[in-house]
Amino acid sequence: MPEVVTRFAPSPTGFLHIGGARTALFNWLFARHHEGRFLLRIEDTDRARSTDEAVQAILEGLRWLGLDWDGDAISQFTRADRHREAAQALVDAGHAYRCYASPEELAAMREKARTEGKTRLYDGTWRDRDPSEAPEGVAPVIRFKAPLTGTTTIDDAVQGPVTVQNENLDDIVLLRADGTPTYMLAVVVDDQDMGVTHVIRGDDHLNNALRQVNLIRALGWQEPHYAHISLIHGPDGAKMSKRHGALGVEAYRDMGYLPEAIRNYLLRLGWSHGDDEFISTEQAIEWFGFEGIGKSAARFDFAKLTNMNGHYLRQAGDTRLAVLVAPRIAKALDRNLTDAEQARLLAALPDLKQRATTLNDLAESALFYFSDGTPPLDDKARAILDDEAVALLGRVVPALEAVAAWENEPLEAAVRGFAETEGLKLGKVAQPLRAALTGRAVSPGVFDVMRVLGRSECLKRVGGASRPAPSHEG
RNA sequence: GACCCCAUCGUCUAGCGGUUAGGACACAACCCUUUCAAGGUUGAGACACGGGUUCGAUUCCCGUUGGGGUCGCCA
Repeated sequence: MPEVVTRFAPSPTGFLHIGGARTALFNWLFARHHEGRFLLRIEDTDRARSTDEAVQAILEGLRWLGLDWDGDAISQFTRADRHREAAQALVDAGHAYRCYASPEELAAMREKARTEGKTRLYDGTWRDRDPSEAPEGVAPVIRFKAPLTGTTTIDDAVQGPVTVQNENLDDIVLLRADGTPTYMLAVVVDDQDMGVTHVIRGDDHLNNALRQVNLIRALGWQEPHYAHISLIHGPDGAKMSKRHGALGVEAYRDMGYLPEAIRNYLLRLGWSHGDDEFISTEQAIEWFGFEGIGKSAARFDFAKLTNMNGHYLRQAGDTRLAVLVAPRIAKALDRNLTDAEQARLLAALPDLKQRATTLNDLAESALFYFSDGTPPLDDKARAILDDEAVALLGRVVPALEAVAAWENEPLEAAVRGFAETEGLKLGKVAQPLRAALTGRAVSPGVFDVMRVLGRSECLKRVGGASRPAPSHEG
């Protein structure tokens, strides 16, 4: 079996959107599974719309997702000469011809075809016309002579056999009037030259494949295996394209999603392996194949992605998380963390990551660790700290001061003992403590919070909150 | 409009002729519990419709409906 070669071929007109990311993932997985190569080609033949920023955004997006490509990314634009060469060969062989139809004429043809309910829009005017009839001063385009009768079929690895009547196929433009190659020509030539064996791409190219395959046959080349995967739809069921509010992967990164969570979620969107949900990348490489790809389109569900992200967050190492979360905390605090605070963050992470769903979430939930004294109280914390609770805190201070080793067990023993002497359930003491310590009604376990905060900071916060007036500080 | 593709819980999906139609997210209840998560248990929730084929269709075929995609000298 020859080496498997796949490719991801985005056009650099914007960021790497989520659908493109999934296409890239599938190509990457398929190549890695077969120990083949995964190539990257930038389809920048449309100079007006291609930007270098977009190229960079796409490369960064792929790197962030951990989808490494083999060799250098190829610029399609730089291969224009080779494309022209192929077009010329087609003309020489009688498989293509010059078309001098004006834009107005073409518009009229389309109009006519539409009203007649025809699929073929170009009427073939210049198909067999003698070149001597060419009008003066009009630069022609090169069109491909598509078969007029019969059928064209591709055996798609995902969709199965797809057949179209050739009378529905147009004579596609290969070279524009200015001599630049079109996408249709460029993909075919580049895939051939790059040795691409498997073309895995979005469903929106399924119709193109039927045209491209005839081009390939005319050139005498071997057609690749096709696998057209269904598109990702938005929550509303409509196509999730760039122009319909789809987000770039960097947006997901900024929202605090982990690349492994995105990878896993995207993998499960349209591909399955029995009932498996959480699948490591190693496992995915081992299992991935076309058999597992579903035919129907899938809707993007933020809730499930978020749930998965929470899973991977809990799985993630604290050192790594600290690096990812610290900048987000710094942004919220509008200052950088000190070394001591960095250490505090690291110590708090095991408790924090247990209940976060995104990195932003995590950063937000960590904020109270970095105030001097009790942080501003939110509404629920303020409600907890009524007169009775404040008085209670005043009484608990001595019990805390008496704790010898500032660790979970001694702290818990002290607070439980205090609650018992007060004739209260633990919660009646824990909630006010939490409110005073964190300014919130929700946090990691109070004893974990106390341990991480340290003795003096805890006593400062509890002592401060136990004094009558103050409800704000820090 | 023409052409192409698709169709199982709200969502992602398992199923590859015979199942009490399974799992996950979300939802509800309960358990656990110092709050919130996590975890555990339970519950509600689907084969779009109509014809065939077959002893038997969620599964195979056809049609209908619905959804999506493509119709550029964009990619």
